[in-house]
Amino acid sequence: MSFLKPRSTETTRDRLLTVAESAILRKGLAATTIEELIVEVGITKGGFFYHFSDKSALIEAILFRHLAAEELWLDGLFARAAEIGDDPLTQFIAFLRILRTQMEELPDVHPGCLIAATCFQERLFTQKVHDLAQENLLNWRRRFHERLLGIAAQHPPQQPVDLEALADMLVVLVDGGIILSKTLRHKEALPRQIALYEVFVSTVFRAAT
Amino acid sequence: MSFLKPRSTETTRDRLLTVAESAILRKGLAATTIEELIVEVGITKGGFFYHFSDKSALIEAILFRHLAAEELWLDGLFARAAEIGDDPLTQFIAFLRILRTQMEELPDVHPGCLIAATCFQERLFTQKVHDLAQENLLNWRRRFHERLLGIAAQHPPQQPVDLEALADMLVVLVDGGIILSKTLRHKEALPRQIALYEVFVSTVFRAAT
DNA sequence: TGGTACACTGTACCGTCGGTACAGTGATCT
DNA sequence: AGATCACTGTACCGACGGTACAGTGTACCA
Repeated sequence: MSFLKPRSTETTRDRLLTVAESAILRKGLAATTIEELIVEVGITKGGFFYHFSDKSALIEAILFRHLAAEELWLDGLFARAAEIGDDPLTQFIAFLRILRTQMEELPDVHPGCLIAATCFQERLFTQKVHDLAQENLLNWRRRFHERLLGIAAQHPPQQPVDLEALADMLVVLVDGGIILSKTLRHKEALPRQIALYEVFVSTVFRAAT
Repeated sequence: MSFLKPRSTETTRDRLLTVAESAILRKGLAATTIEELIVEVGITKGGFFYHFSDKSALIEAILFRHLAAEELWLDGLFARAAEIGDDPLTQFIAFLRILRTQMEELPDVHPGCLIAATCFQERLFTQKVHDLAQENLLNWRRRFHERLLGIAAQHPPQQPVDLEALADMLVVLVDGGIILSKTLRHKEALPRQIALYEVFVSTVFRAAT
């Protein structure tokens, strides 16, 4: 049961996950070989397959760990936004501003999105991987949708807008923005899309002055 | 110079491109083997490498042909939208409606986007492929940006909005929407994002009533 | 002190796939 | 008649994912 109580020092398994995650984001899955991972971590091939039955199991574990970390990160952003005030719209806009600032402060183009990467490599992954990706997107949808419903209760929308689609729109803009950023090699592309989303959400819920 | 004047019948090269494009969109590049392509087209391995020096050259050719076709398709949509009226905003909204309708009428989830797929497989492709992808996105940006500038000249924006970012937003929503659609296996996700873009563009340029 | 489980090492091997090399061949064009 | 095109067919190579399995040092436990 050692996997339930990992050592205080980072385990070999965790180091594998870390090294693999950054390599896959940087170069893609197919271009990331098991050989290079074990060299970097300093183990042998046998050691790798002791931890993961195959490459798919590695992806599963990376995705699983990533989703948990992302959850905590989102919680943190919302907590910081909650300090701004009580109004749900103000909080949500503050959240978007923090999110945008974080994207702006990235040293380079956003490294990429595991979800998006898996979605264009269908047959390379197990069903489990696709299920994790789907669960992740539904989680974002649910969280943002709830918040938008809370906002709408206090600020009736100026236009008839599908709030579930509006919730999806943020994750869509982030994923699409990453593609744009990476392809154009222009890191501002992503935060600019988040800025537009701020404007859109504001105009939907803010009464015209 | 035979590649400049292809036969009236579809050449083997074209059939390879067609078969490969659909396979890559369906399963991803890494999961698409040269072996299965030549079996489907009915040639031998030697025949494949007669046409393409390697897998990267195949991708380049697919992308090149795809971009030309997409250009024509976009022109067609704009031409149909131009029949609606003279006002640039009306035309643009009409264009978006046609685009959304086409996405709604797809028999299944959108098959995917070659640009997005290449962007998450950096090291697998030549610089040429990435350049083609970049050129494609810049082309969309330019075309939409021009139109938005034309709209803004007649309909001063209600909010201060970066029109270049707003131009990017459409392609971002389409790419992101494809990811969402594919991952959730829900074909409505993509047209719903285009519908939101229609609302956003309308509210930006349409004077509040 | 002995035993046991864990986390590997080391070696050997297999199948698939991308890619190379190159000689030959039938059809078509000039 | 000769040349070029669009392949075929065969043989081969290296990289990579993956298998199999015996051995080994270390930590913990009774």
